[in-house]
Amino acid sequence: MGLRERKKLKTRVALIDAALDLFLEQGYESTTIDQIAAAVDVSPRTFFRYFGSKEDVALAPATDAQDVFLSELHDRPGTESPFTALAQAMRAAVALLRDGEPEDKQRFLKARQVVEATPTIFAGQMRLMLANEQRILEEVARRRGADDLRSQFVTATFTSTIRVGLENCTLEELSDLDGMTKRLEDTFALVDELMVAGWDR
Amino acid sequence: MGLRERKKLKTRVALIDAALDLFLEQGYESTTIDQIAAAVDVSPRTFFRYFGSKEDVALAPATDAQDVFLSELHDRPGTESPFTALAQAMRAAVALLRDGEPEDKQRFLKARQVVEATPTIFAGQMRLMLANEQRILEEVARRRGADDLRSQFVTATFTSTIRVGLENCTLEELSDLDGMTKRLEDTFALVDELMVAGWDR
DNA sequence: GTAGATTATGTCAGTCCATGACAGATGACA
DNA sequence: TGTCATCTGTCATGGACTGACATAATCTAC
Repeated sequence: MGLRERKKLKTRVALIDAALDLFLEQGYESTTIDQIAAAVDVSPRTFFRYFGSKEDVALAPATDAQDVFLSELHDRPGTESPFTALAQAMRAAVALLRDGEPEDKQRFLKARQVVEATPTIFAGQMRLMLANEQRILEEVARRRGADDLRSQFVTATFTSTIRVGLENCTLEELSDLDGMTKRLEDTFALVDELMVAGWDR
Repeated sequence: MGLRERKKLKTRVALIDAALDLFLEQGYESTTIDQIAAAVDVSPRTFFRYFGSKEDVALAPATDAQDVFLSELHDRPGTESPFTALAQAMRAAVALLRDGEPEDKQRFLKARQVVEATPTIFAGQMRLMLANEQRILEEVARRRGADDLRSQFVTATFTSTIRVGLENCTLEELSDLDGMTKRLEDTFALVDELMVAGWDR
């Protein structure tokens, strides 16, 4: 990896960190692009060369996490039922974050705080999840061998499950990964309890 | 109702209609507030006294529809199980639109076209649905006598069901209310098939 | 119906997000 | 080292949105 590429990655991370800190400190709305750029010593124009919008920088960690999830999903064995594969991929993605660089974990949790505290960003996260859902649907349809209403329902149920699990973390003010994992498991268990056997086949 | 109030209502509707027509004709992004305001012969500043943002005017019909739905939900008998009440309220809301003023129906369908054609607005609709979900959750919790994870899950499942149903309308290019109703019924039937008996109690 | 209180509207100035164009700086590579 | 590709800063611009204040319309009481 050349110097240029390393510098770019460094700038990107610096922008995210500076932005998240400012958002947490003084709120998302009252933080300007100029402030973020100044904190990293780049021009405001450069900010927009790294992120398409102010919202994007706040959602960058979530976006990266989704990519990890999708990658894990593709690695799941084909024998697993669709929802099992989704749940396992989720567990794997969380585990990767838990055992990874502390800074990455820190950044991810900070980003979650910002998302929770800012309705605009929260809506943006939904937009992300929906865009992702399209790609998840492909995988579910592949495993079920049918791109129909039922595949859509399985996919939507997974999205809902994650959403409900994360919302509960917010309610209980859980900001650590272990707490998040527990809530997710509770919700997965509820799905198991309320769905008929083989519902996702 | 006084003259002042009537005039305000008229301006509001005129702004929505003008905006939707412009959005459909030349796209949401390339339509400016100035154009919308000019079409109704008001100042751009006045536009923002009626709608908080450009997005809001596109989502106004959806917002109104949600209010109708919530009102119907509160009128459902307490004997119905939570999900049944939700589904029935949805049917009632659609019926009201079908049997109501043709202009209202027209406006609603136009707004749906705009929502479907514009990713930004689509995300905004998700934001709306989530805000609404909070109020739906209250009703579900009341009926179940418990504000717990399961109530959240029932609520989230309903939201997902509606979302999947509407997405299918888009895919099949159904833009009439009857087609929409059919898709929704299909999805409700699927829920009935995949959930264990009494799942929403 | 007229005076005075309320409320809606228009005008103006300003902030901020976002983008295109171009020039200068910096790393890549022969 | 020189040339090329790419990154960055500067400048100018457009469009969303907001606050402040003046004007005009409606409402209310007499």
